[in-house]
Amino acid sequence: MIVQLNDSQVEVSPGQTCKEVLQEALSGKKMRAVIACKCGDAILDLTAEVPAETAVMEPVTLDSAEGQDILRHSAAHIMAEAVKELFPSAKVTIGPAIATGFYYDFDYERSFTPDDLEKIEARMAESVARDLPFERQTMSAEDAKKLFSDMGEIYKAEIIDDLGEDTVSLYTHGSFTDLCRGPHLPSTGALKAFKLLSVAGAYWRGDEKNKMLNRIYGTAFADPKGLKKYLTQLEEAKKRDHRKLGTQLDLFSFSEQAAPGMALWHPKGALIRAILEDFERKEHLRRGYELVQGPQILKRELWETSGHYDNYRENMYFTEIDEQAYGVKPMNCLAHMLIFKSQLRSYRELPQRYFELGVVHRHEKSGVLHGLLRVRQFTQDDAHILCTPEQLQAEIKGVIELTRDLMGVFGFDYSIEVSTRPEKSIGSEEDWNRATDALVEALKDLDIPYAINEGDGAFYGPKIDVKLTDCLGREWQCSTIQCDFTLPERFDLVYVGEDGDRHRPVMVHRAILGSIERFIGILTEHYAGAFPTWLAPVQARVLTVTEAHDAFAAEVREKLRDAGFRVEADLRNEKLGYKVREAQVAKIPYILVIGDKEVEESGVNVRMRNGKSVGMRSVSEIAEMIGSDCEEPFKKRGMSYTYRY
RNA sequence: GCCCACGUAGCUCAGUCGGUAGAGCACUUCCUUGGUAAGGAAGAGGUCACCGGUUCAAGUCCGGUCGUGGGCUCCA
Repeated sequence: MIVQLNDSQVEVSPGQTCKEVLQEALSGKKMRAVIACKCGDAILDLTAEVPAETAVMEPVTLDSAEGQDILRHSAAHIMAEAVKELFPSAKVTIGPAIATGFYYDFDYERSFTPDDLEKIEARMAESVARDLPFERQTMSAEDAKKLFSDMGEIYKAEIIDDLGEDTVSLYTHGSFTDLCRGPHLPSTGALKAFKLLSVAGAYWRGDEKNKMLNRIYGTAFADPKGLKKYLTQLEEAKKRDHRKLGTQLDLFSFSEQAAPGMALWHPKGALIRAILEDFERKEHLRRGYELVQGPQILKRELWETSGHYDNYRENMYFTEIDEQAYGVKPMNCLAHMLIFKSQLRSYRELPQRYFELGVVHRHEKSGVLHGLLRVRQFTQDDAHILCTPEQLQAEIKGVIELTRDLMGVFGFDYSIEVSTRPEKSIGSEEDWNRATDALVEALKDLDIPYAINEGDGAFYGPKIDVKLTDCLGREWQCSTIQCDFTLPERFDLVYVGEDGDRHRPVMVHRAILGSIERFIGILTEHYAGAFPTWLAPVQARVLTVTEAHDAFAAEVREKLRDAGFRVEADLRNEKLGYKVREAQVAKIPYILVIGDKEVEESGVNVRMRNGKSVGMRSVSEIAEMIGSDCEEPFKKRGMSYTYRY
């Protein structure tokens, strides 16, 4: 048969292996980097025979994405081999490649310790040094099940049952045989750069009803450089950890005496919040939203009507007063609907766009709390749009534009996913189609690329999720735009149409930053604590050389404060170098130094937080400099924003 | 919620074999008036998360509680 391979056609005779075909076609040097082969859609071992119906073949190299997955999956096997040799009673389960490396889950009588990891790693290195080939064999499911059962590998036997296949494949290297679909490296010697990272508990099959297994995480790269880069990036992420910076910069804290998962905002952190919130309010008002505010607790009956009491009770806080049960709101939509319902609405009044920086409480499981990124009390930049079906698309477009503009201000890249109707869902086919079309058409209209997540929508309507990419390349889900067919129904929301009849409005839930708390956590890591000038809690600090300059420093501070900037003065009896260091550690954008020369010339010496010196400037020049620095992120988007206190 | 680890001064951390607790930074006072990332000295600061147990004796060992951290989605 004739097969397309790279740019040429090659003749493949029956029974030939991938390796044989590739070896003929590629130079020796190129061939050394090849670890597997793509035949059509399937990725196969080099030792596999080229399948009969293959039309296209493509070598898979170690440095490709597929190659990396194979490398990591093979690393998981090599790790399992080491674990079985060191801890023979450990039972193996599964060990896949993941985005950042690989893991393998074991059932063992105790958990593995960091010491164990070192031993396992050393054992793996031995296996790599011996360069053992990975050998594939197939056998009937029945035989395989017996084989694994006899070895005491009950999990593998269970997997074979669940697979429901007649034949399964096994991979062996050295003393270790594992049930595995493959493909694998030709031999263990290709694993040049790997490291075991951590141990963790994980449920068998990810289900908390199942047994807790011991998971070992590791990572592997095609070459040591890649591994080193990854480990350096982990270090960098650690340095930027918002919890660490939150303490260092005195932004927020959590108190053991208060409540887990509920932040205490210190003055500087609270100021950042205030600026963000002020910015959002103005931006929403500018785009036709109205500010509303609902109560923090609402009668239980209302949560029964909404369905939250039945479906979400576990995550809600409740209280009782005067024999009336109340639920603390986990979302803001109920009050917004009551506001809509407070009068009979005409189609002329639609759309209604209600915006609220709503404080919500959600009782997240204790184990998932994580700094500001996962909390139990947070503030959503939440809005609900109630509109006619005809208006839906334009409204969605407006929300996407708002999202795009806001994210641009912070310098985030983002990707967008549209989730469509799941199997279990409510609402008519017509509603779903129209809403899904509205989402997709709005994105097309704005020329924004998106992916479709088939069947991943909420049961009550389709949605758009926006994932941010921060400067370390990490992804965060913040914005969400959801159509809802349930709540307008449950709360019997209506408007009077042009025809005089009553109609059901469409409801859109949406949040842009998501949670202010979480967003500040993400921003802190994104900027590594060096907030842009418009967000910096302290924009400038005036430093004196000696106390002879105090009076002029105070004057400069007052002048800049009068101009609306956030400025403080460091008049302490300390050396200039010490004050500069402190200001720089505090990541204050502008450091203003005043000594004899400055007093004499009535100017100020300007130093930026990156250490760059600007030189002598007048106070008005500095005000202008800080001002335009603040406006910079907005200009690009044709927006403007000035926070002055 | 579950598994594992951790919890010592405001912060970062040391504390050996069980014998009544230490450093650096920060803070206060004094000396120093010094030009762009840490000048010097002295002082103050602790119910070793909390509760219970073992012991002549517990920061240290054991149990429990609370809190924090790494995980619990990536499928043989």
